[in-house]
Parts: sequence; structure tokens; C-alpha cells
Amino acid sequence: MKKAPTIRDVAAAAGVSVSVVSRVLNPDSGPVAPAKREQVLSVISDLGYRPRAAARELSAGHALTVGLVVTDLANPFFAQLADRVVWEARSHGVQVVVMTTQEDPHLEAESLDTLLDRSVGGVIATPTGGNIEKWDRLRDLGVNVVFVDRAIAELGDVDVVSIENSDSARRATDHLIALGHERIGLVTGPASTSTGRSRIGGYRAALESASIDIDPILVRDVPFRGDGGGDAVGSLLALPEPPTGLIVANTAQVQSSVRRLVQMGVRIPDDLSVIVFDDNPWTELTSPPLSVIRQPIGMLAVHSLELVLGRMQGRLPAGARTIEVKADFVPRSSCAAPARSATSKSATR
Amino acid sequence: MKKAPTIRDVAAAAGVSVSVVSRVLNPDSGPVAPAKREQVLSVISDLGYRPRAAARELSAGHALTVGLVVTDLANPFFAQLADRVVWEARSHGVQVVVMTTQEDPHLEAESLDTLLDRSVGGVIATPTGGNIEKWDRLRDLGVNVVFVDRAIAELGDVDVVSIENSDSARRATDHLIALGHERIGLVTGPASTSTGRSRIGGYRAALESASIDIDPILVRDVPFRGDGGGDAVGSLLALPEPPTGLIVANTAQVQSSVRRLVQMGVRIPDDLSVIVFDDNPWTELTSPPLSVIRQPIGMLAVHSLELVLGRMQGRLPAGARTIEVKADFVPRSSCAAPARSATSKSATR
DNA sequence: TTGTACGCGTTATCAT
DNA sequence: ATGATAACGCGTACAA
Repeated sequence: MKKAPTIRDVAAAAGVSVSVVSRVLNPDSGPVAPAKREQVLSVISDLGYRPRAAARELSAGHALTVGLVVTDLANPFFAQLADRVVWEARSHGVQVVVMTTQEDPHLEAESLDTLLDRSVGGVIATPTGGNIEKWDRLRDLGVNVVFVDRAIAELGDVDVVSIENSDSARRATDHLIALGHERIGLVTGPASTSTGRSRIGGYRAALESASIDIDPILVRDVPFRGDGGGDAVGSLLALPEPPTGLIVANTAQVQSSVRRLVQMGVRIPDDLSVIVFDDNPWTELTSPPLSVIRQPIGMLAVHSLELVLGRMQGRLPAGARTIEVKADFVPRSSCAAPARSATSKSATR
Repeated sequence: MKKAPTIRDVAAAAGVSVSVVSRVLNPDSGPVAPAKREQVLSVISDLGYRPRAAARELSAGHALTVGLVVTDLANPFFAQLADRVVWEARSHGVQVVVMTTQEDPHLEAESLDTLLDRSVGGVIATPTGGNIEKWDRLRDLGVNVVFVDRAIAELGDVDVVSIENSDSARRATDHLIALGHERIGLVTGPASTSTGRSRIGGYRAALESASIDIDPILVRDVPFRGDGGGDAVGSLLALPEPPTGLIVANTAQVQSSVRRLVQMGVRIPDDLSVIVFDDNPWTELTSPPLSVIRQPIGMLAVHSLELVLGRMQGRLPAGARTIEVKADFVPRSSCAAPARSATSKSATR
């Protein structure tokens, strides 16, 4: 087991001082005679020398690393987000340390501490909603924070990247309304999150525009973890007046919701029209293929990283930025006009 | 923007020397008077002091970090693997730096260099197959390497964790044979990988045991990236004598394969019996639900991390270890006896 | 039991 | 244009 060469080894082998080697490595830090530069470079590649990140960080005070804090990577949404963040980051020469919270503020707090220890230059996170003061402290210590997918109301002046939640939910609802649905179920994330609230808002706005009464019992905000989606779907369909249309707007609950529909033998779209918020390609492999609101995860990742890196390099004006990217509605075969018998009000017609 | 307190600040505030603080932090490194210990701890929590990882690493020579090198996180197999690795690692106080290779040896090489710079204590990787000398150098520099899911023949003396590839493929094949299938298509990973070879081996072994002739044209080894799966399926079904059963044993190709089947309107299991190697829950949401070989990804992750950490702490005997975990066969509704008209040999019966 | 002083590898400052 | 040297923050022999 050899020992990796240090900058001193290079300097010695090249017959120069460490300063010269350092300047060769960081061109902007000072001049080097072309001759020596070549010589040093040659020795570097000869010895296979590489600067140790730890030493750099110690000296610089911060690392060329960003933390990515998400619920868990088993959720395709976060998996794809992570994939793009890692990929995008690499092209900028920065590494990504991934941490998962399971939506538990306590684990989140731990993660933040750890990232602080590592002096990461920035953090991209889907916050649980807790740890307000911790997030503040992090920012106060010079760590650039970007929230993705969700925001925290109590925390102002933070960059946020998300999809147009309200608009997306509204478009999905509009689509069902246009088909003639009046009782539309909504399964979404906790109302304690900005995302959940916005989507409920979009849903209500669509119904109001169509002068359809809003029945609160049709709106179910379920936790991100667990399979509350399936249960919500079950209880919605067990209603005296069940919905004829369903929107699953919590990506973490799509699988359990669809599974429940399959188990119950619900015929789609005959018994129920369905639209889900999508991050997974399999939505077109079911029968029928599901109409989806497609989230542009790549865009979320790119913008998030753009913001963190921009801040890290100080090439961004002060003041929080909020970026909302548009989500596409992809119509497939899971939506149709409601069965007349199910539409109570027009049953007499 | 404040500055984080250092060990010196703590020492000063507590009226002791830095070494006392250090010993409080690392209990095994020396004795501390109970009184002072309490005092120091109180100051630490007061100031919110946390040791800087960079300084530790620099001094220790290696970081409490492991690198995870996989193809990409968009593949549910790797996403779940990463999820478990990150989770498992956290409980041991180690962080995970994720890097993706897109199956490109060049990108892999870059990743290894980067991980080397970071002095990671270990690397868990699904190797592309190239960079033999680079892997060797890494190990030579004291980085503990564990290959997961695949091995590299040219690289001996490396820990490997994988599923029982040969056995799994054999069981899937046996299942179809038992149903009466004689022409069974196999879509698997590149024959240049240990995984691909083993699965082909299991497939052949099953056929040989049943005295069924092996038709090489039924075996398609396709790259991990891209959607070669769909094309392979298309060409298999376009054969003069198409298979009546199909095994998709390359998880990266399952989606494109199934998509193609759906597009072609193939009736499962009437026209074709299908078994896929599974990492995604949606395989039971298709119609019919697919019979799968379920890979115990959690076990792969746990064992991999166990090995790396064990080596890092030097509490593992020398000598490479190979761990194979059993995969379950989960029968669902995508397999049936072949249609008699399709079975050429018994058509006369 | 406690404190001092040095090393870890790099960058930045300041002479030369 | 180059070189010596002092940080950066922590661990740790070694001395007291």
C-alpha cells in the first residue's frame, strides 16, 4: 500500500518550490515561467499527483461539495432528481453528498449538522418543514440553500425551485371538468407543505371557475411516507356519493393508489377517470395507460444546481429567487366522460 | 455571516487546553477529569461547536466517507441500492458521495480519481469493466473496494456482492420449461459482464437439463444503456419460429421490453409467457401482473456496506470475500402453458 | 490529568 | 518569477 504523493514531492522532483507547483495548479494565483510550468506538469503526470481535497477545504474554508437532502431515493421522483443533480454537478467539478430524511425532522437536523461539518458550499433540499432555526443557522454560516419541490413559509429569503403546483393541479382538474365530471377526488401531500396547499388551491380554483360546489370530503391530504394513498382511495370510493374522477397529486402515493384501484377491480376510465402526478415511465405501461401531469424533473435539478453554484461563486445578485417550471399534461386513456348513472344531478336527464 | 467556532474557541471558553477538548471528543484517546468533561461539554453545546471534517481527514489521512459508483440513479435498481446504502451508512456515521458512470469507462475513471482526491475510505461500485489498472491503483492506495452486482474477471482479490445470477436465471427458465415451453427467449446484459454470463449460464443449464436444444438466436445480450431491450424483443418476436416464453434478465431493459410488448399488442400470457428481473413495484400493476425474479436489493446494500466498513476498520480477515444472496421467484399471472399451435414439435398431437 | 508543540497538504502573503 | 512561511482545524506524541 503506497502513499499518494504530495505537493512537496512534486516540488522536490521538479526542483522547484511548492509555491510554484501551487501556482501551476491554480493558474490565476500567480505567474509561472512557461519552461517551469511544463516541467512541473510533466512531473505531476509522472507521479500521478492529485491535490488532496481535505487540505484544500481546510485552507479554503469550504468544500467544492453540495449536499442533497431528500426524503429517500426509493421514490422515483427523488431518484431522478438526484440523478440529474449528480450529473449536472459533475460537469462543474463538484461532488454530491446524498442524505435522506424519511420526512423526519430529527433525521433532517442530523443531516444538516453533518453537512455543516463537511463545510459544503451549498445544500439542495426538499425540507420536511421543521428545523426552521437550523436552516437559518446554516445559511448564516455561509451555506447556500436551495429548496426544491417544496418551500417553507416561515423561512423567507430562500431560493426555491418547484413546478407550477397550483397551475398543474388546476389543469388536471379542468380536464376532468371538461369531460363532465363534477365529483372529483384529490389525493395530495400534507396541507402543511407549500406543495400540498398549492395543489389544493389549483383544484379549488378550477372547481370554482366551473361553479361546482367544493366538497371537502373529496380532498385528502396524506403524508409523504407510508401508503396513505391507497387508504385514501379506498375511503373515497366507499363514499355514499363517490367521485367519478380522481387526481393523485402526491407522487409518493401514486403507486399505492394505483395498486388499490387495481385490487378493487375499479375499471378505468369506465368507473373512474384518473390523472396522476408522474415521475415514472411505467404510468404508460398500465392498462389503460394513465393520463399524467409530467413533472420536468431535469429542469428542477438544473435550476437548483444553477442557483447553488451561482451563489457559491458569488455571481448572483442578492435576494432570494423563486423559479417555477411548467409541468406538462399528458393525456392518455385513463380519462373519459363520467357514466351517467354515477352523476347524481344529471341522472334524471 | 458568522464564523463557526473552532476547537480553540471551545478550549478558551472552557478555560482548558485544546487537547482536553479533543479528548472529550474522542473518549478513547485519553483521560479527562469528570468535572472538566462536563464543563467542556457544556461549552460545546453552548457554542454549537462541531469538529470540521476536513481537518480531521487531513490529519487522519482518510475520510469517513464512502463513494458509491453506479451507472445512474434513474435506474430503479441503482436508486434503491443507493437508498439503502445511504441509509445504512448514516447509522454508522459515514457519508456517501454518489457518482454515476453512464457505463462509460472514461467517466468511471474520472470518478475514481475524484474519490481518490477525497481520500474516501472505501468504494462500492458496479464497475463498467474497464479501468483495470485504475482499480488496482485505488486499492493499492488503501481504498477498500467492493463490487456489487457485477465482478471483473481480470481483477482478482476483490470483494464481490451479488445475487445468485446463475441460479436465478435457471429457476426462471425451469418455470417456463415446466409449463411446457421449449422456445424461450432471453434478454440479458452484455456477455462481457460477469452478471450477463452467469445468467446465460443458468438459462443454458436449465435447458440442457430438460434436454431442450439451445438456439443461440434466442439469446440476446444487450447493453445496459439505451433501449436495446425493446429492439431485442421486437426481433425475437419477428423470428420465423418466435419464442413462446421470454425472460428479461437485464433490469435496465425491463421497461423498454415491456413497453415494446404493449405496443405490439402481444397478449400475455396467451401469446407469450413473460418473466422479468425486478426492482420495481410497478411490475404488479401491469395487466397481467408480471411474474418476477425479485432481487433482494436491501441485502446487496447491507452486505456491501458491511464489507467496506469492516475493511475500513480493519476488522476483517485478509482475502477477498464473495457474497451471493438468493433472489426470490415471485409467480404472478404472466406465465401459462404455450398455445399448442405455437409449439411446432407437438403441433401434430 | 493536563498542556505544548508539531504534522497533515494546500493556499495565500510577503519578501526576494 | 520564485521561494520561504504562516495559516487552516484537528489529532496526538511527549513533556510537565
